[in-house]
Amino acid sequence: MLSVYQENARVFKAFCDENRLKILALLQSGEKCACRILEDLHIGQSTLSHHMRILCESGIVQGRKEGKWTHYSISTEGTEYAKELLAKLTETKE
Amino acid sequence: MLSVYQENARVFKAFCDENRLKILALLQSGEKCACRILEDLHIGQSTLSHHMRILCESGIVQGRKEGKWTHYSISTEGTEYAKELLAKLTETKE
DNA sequence: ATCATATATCGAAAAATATAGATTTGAGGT
DNA sequence: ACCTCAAATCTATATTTTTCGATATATGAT
Repeated sequence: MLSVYQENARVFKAFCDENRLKILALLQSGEKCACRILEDLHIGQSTLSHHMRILCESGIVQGRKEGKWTHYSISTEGTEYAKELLAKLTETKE
Repeated sequence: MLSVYQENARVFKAFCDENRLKILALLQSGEKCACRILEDLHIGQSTLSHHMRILCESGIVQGRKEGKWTHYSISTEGTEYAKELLAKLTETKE
Protein backbone atom coordinates (compact mmCIF):
# COMPACT_ATOMS: atom_id res chain seq x y z
CA MET A 1 0.00 0.00 0.00
CA LEU A 2 1.46 3.27 -1.16
CA SER A 3 0.64 6.61 0.44
CA VAL A 4 -0.75 9.41 -1.70
CA TYR A 5 2.64 11.08 -1.40
CA GLN A 6 4.41 7.99 -2.70
CA GLU A 7 1.94 7.63 -5.55
CA ASN A 8 2.43 11.24 -6.58
CA ALA A 9 6.19 10.94 -6.26
CA ARG A 10 6.04 7.97 -8.63
CA VAL A 11 4.61 10.16 -11.40
CA PHE A 12 7.57 12.55 -11.26
CA LYS A 13 10.21 9.83 -11.10
CA ALA A 14 9.85 9.90 -14.88
CA PHE A 15 11.49 13.33 -14.96
CA CYS A 16 14.14 13.24 -12.24
CA ASP A 17 16.68 11.02 -13.98
CA GLU A 18 18.97 12.05 -16.81
CA ASN A 19 18.59 8.86 -18.83
CA ARG A 20 14.82 8.88 -18.55
CA LEU A 21 14.73 12.46 -19.84
CA LYS A 22 16.84 11.33 -22.80
CA ILE A 23 14.40 8.51 -23.46
CA LEU A 24 11.45 10.92 -23.31
CA ALA A 25 13.24 13.23 -25.74
CA LEU A 26 13.58 10.31 -28.17
CA LEU A 27 9.90 9.45 -27.81
CA GLN A 28 8.86 13.01 -28.64
CA SER A 29 9.38 12.26 -32.34
CA GLY A 30 7.00 9.30 -32.05
CA GLU A 31 6.67 5.71 -30.94
CA LYS A 32 9.91 3.73 -30.72
CA CYS A 33 10.73 0.15 -29.86
CA ALA A 34 13.19 -0.59 -27.06
CA CYS A 35 15.91 -1.77 -29.42
CA ARG A 36 15.70 1.53 -31.29
CA ILE A 37 16.03 3.55 -28.08
CA LEU A 38 18.94 1.37 -27.01
CA GLU A 39 20.92 2.41 -30.09
CA ASP A 40 20.93 6.05 -29.00
CA LEU A 41 21.74 5.52 -25.33
CA HIS A 42 24.97 4.38 -23.78
CA ILE A 43 23.39 1.93 -21.35
CA GLY A 44 22.88 -1.82 -21.24
CA GLN A 45 19.69 -3.57 -22.32
CA SER A 46 18.61 -4.54 -18.80
CA THR A 47 19.20 -0.99 -17.61
CA LEU A 48 16.98 0.34 -20.35
CA SER A 49 14.31 -2.16 -19.41
CA HIS A 50 14.48 -0.88 -15.82
CA HIS A 51 14.01 2.72 -16.94
CA MET A 52 11.14 1.80 -19.26
CA ARG A 53 9.40 0.14 -16.35
CA ILE A 54 9.69 3.28 -14.22
CA LEU A 55 8.48 5.42 -17.11
CA CYS A 56 5.46 3.14 -17.59
CA GLU A 57 4.74 3.04 -13.85
CA SER A 58 4.72 6.83 -13.84
CA GLY A 59 1.99 6.74 -16.48
CA ILE A 60 3.95 9.11 -18.72
CA VAL A 61 4.89 6.33 -21.16
CA GLN A 62 2.86 3.45 -22.48
CA GLY A 63 4.11 0.21 -24.03
CA ARG A 64 2.49 -1.74 -26.84
CA LYS A 65 3.59 -5.30 -27.50
CA GLU A 66 3.72 -6.43 -31.09
CA GLY A 67 5.39 -9.74 -31.78
CA LYS A 68 8.91 -9.66 -30.41
CA TRP A 69 8.89 -5.92 -30.01
CA THR A 70 7.59 -3.54 -27.40
CA HIS A 71 6.78 -0.12 -28.83
CA TYR A 72 6.90 2.75 -26.39
CA SER A 73 5.27 6.13 -26.71
CA ILE A 74 4.41 9.17 -24.61
CA SER A 75 0.93 8.82 -23.11
CA THR A 76 -1.31 11.83 -23.62
CA GLU A 77 -3.51 10.86 -20.67
CA GLY A 78 -0.53 10.29 -18.37
CA THR A 79 0.96 13.58 -19.43
CA GLU A 80 -2.28 15.45 -18.78
CA TYR A 81 -2.56 13.82 -15.38
CA ALA A 82 0.99 14.88 -14.49
CA LYS A 83 0.30 18.46 -15.55
CA GLU A 84 -2.82 18.63 -13.41
CA LEU A 85 -1.00 17.04 -10.50
CA LEU A 86 1.88 19.50 -10.76
CA ALA A 87 -0.62 22.36 -10.69
CA LYS A 88 -2.31 20.94 -7.60
CA LEU A 89 0.95 20.31 -5.74
CA THR A 90 2.18 23.85 -6.27
CA GLU A 91 -1.00 25.90 -5.95
CA THR A 92 -1.00 28.21 -2.95
CA LYS A 93 -4.19 28.67 -0.99
CA GLU A 94 -3.46 31.17 1.75
CA MET B 1 29.00 21.62 -15.52
CA LEU B 2 25.57 20.02 -15.66
CA SER B 3 23.98 18.79 -18.87
CA VAL B 4 20.60 20.20 -19.85
CA TYR B 5 19.12 16.82 -18.91
CA GLN B 6 20.64 17.04 -15.44
CA GLU B 7 19.41 20.60 -15.01
CA ASN B 8 15.89 19.61 -15.99
CA ALA B 9 16.00 16.55 -13.75
CA ARG B 10 16.95 18.83 -10.87
CA VAL B 11 13.67 20.74 -11.20
CA PHE B 12 11.60 17.57 -10.76
CA LYS B 13 13.63 16.23 -7.83
CA ALA B 14 11.33 18.45 -5.80
CA PHE B 15 8.42 16.14 -6.56
CA CYS B 16 9.91 12.66 -6.55
CA ASP B 17 10.39 12.22 -2.80
CA GLU B 18 7.67 11.57 -0.27
CA ASN B 19 9.02 13.93 2.39
CA ARG B 20 9.49 16.77 -0.07
CA LEU B 21 5.89 16.41 -1.22
CA LYS B 22 4.82 16.63 2.43
CA ILE B 23 6.87 19.80 2.82
CA LEU B 24 5.30 21.30 -0.30
CA ALA B 25 1.84 20.43 1.03
CA LEU B 26 2.66 22.34 4.22
CA LEU B 27 3.87 25.34 2.23
CA GLN B 28 0.65 25.50 0.23
CA SER B 29 -1.03 27.24 3.15
CA GLY B 30 1.67 29.92 3.09
CA GLU B 31 5.22 30.73 4.10
CA LYS B 32 6.65 28.66 6.97
CA CYS B 33 9.93 28.71 8.85
CA ALA B 34 11.99 25.53 9.00
CA CYS B 35 11.29 24.97 12.69
CA ARG B 36 7.55 25.07 11.98
CA ILE B 37 7.88 22.50 9.18
CA LEU B 38 9.99 20.31 11.44
CA GLU B 39 7.14 20.04 13.95
CA ASP B 40 4.90 18.34 11.40
CA LEU B 41 7.46 15.95 9.95
CA HIS B 42 9.03 12.92 11.60
CA ILE B 43 12.55 13.67 10.46
CA GLY B 44 15.65 15.20 12.03
CA GLN B 45 16.68 18.82 11.66
CA SER B 46 19.65 18.08 9.42
CA THR B 47 17.51 15.89 7.20
CA LEU B 48 15.00 18.69 6.80
CA SER B 49 17.79 21.08 5.93
CA HIS B 50 18.93 18.66 3.24
CA HIS B 51 15.45 18.51 1.70
CA MET B 52 15.02 22.28 1.86
CA ARG B 53 18.24 22.65 -0.08
CA ILE B 54 17.01 20.34 -2.83
CA LEU B 55 13.66 22.13 -2.94
CA CYS B 56 15.43 25.49 -3.27
CA GLU B 57 17.83 24.15 -5.91
CA SER B 58 14.84 22.98 -7.92
CA GLY B 59 13.54 26.54 -7.93
CA ILE B 60 10.14 25.41 -6.64
CA VAL B 61 10.79 26.80 -3.16
CA GLN B 62 12.45 30.02 -2.09
CA GLY B 63 13.98 30.88 1.29
CA ARG B 64 13.92 34.24 3.02
CA LYS B 65 16.26 34.85 5.95
CA GLU B 66 14.97 36.96 8.79
CA GLY B 67 17.03 37.05 11.94
CA LYS B 68 17.51 33.52 13.21
CA TRP B 69 14.78 32.12 10.98
CA THR B 70 14.59 31.07 7.37
CA HIS B 71 11.11 31.37 5.96
CA TYR B 72 10.30 29.08 3.07
CA SER B 73 7.55 29.47 0.50
CA ILE B 74 6.50 28.11 -2.85
CA SER B 75 7.98 30.18 -5.66
CA THR B 76 5.50 31.31 -8.29
CA GLU B 77 8.23 31.81 -10.87
CA GLY B 78 9.80 28.43 -10.17
CA THR B 79 6.43 26.77 -10.36
CA GLU B 80 5.63 28.41 -13.68
CA TYR B 81 8.99 27.36 -15.04
CA ALA B 82 8.37 23.75 -14.00
CA LYS B 83 4.95 23.74 -15.65
CA GLU B 84 6.37 25.04 -18.91
CA LEU B 85 9.23 22.57 -18.74
CA LEU B 86 6.87 19.66 -18.13
CA ALA B 87 4.84 20.70 -21.16
CA LYS B 88 7.99 20.88 -23.31
CA LEU B 89 9.33 17.52 -22.16
CA THR B 90 6.10 15.72 -22.94
CA GLU B 91 4.93 17.43 -26.13
CA THR B 92 4.91 15.14 -29.14
CA LYS B 93 6.00 16.51 -32.48
CA GLU B 94 5.59 13.71 -34.97
C1' DA C 1 13.07 -28.87 -33.21
C1' DT C 2 16.52 -25.55 -33.36
C1' DC C 3 18.16 -20.99 -33.68
C1' DA C 4 18.13 -15.97 -33.47
C1' DT C 5 16.19 -11.83 -31.77
C1' DA C 6 13.71 -8.69 -28.45
C1' DT C 7 12.79 -7.84 -23.98
C1' DA C 8 11.90 -8.89 -19.14
C1' DT C 9 13.62 -10.63 -14.84
C1' DC C 10 17.08 -12.01 -11.45
C1' DG C 11 21.07 -11.26 -8.50
C1' DA C 12 24.91 -8.69 -7.30
C1' DA C 13 27.88 -4.51 -7.33
C1' DA C 14 28.33 0.40 -7.71
C1' DA C 15 26.61 4.89 -7.19
C1' DA C 16 23.53 8.16 -5.44
C1' DT C 17 20.45 9.72 -1.97
C1' DA C 18 18.35 10.01 2.62
C1' DT C 19 19.02 10.04 7.37
C1' DA C 20 20.90 11.06 11.89
C1' DG C 21 24.14 12.88 15.37
C1' DA C 22 27.68 16.20 16.23
C1' DT C 23 29.59 20.49 15.20
C1' DT C 24 29.51 25.15 13.34
C1' DT C 25 27.62 29.56 12.25
C1' DG C 26 25.00 33.43 13.13
C1' DA C 27 21.46 36.22 15.29
C1' DG C 28 19.47 37.79 19.56
C1' DG C 29 18.84 38.08 24.43
C1' DT C 30 20.75 38.58 29.35
C1' DA D 1 31.12 37.84 27.37
C1' DC D 2 27.93 34.16 27.74
C1' DC D 3 23.87 31.60 26.67
C1' DT D 4 20.10 30.12 23.67
C1' DC D 5 17.88 29.13 19.58
C1' DA D 6 17.47 28.38 14.33
C1' DA D 7 19.55 26.54 10.65
C1' DA D 8 23.49 24.98 7.86
C1' DT D 9 27.34 21.93 7.40
C1' DC D 10 30.19 17.84 8.32
C1' DT D 11 30.76 12.89 8.81
C1' DA D 12 29.17 8.44 8.91
C1' DT D 13 25.67 5.08 8.04
C1' DA D 14 21.46 3.19 6.04
C1' DT D 15 18.61 2.88 2.23
C1' DT D 16 17.41 3.36 -2.48
C1' DT D 17 18.46 3.58 -7.15
C1' DT D 18 21.17 2.62 -11.06
C1' DT D 19 23.82 -0.41 -13.54
C1' DC D 20 25.41 -4.68 -15.50
C1' DG D 21 25.91 -9.62 -16.65
C1' DA D 22 23.47 -13.78 -16.77
C1' DT D 23 19.34 -16.11 -17.37
C1' DA D 24 14.48 -16.67 -18.64
C1' DT D 25 10.60 -15.94 -21.71
C1' DA D 26 8.41 -15.36 -25.87
C1' DT D 27 8.10 -14.67 -30.79
C1' DG D 28 9.30 -15.59 -35.39
C1' DA D 29 12.34 -17.75 -38.87
C1' DT D 30 14.76 -21.91 -40.84
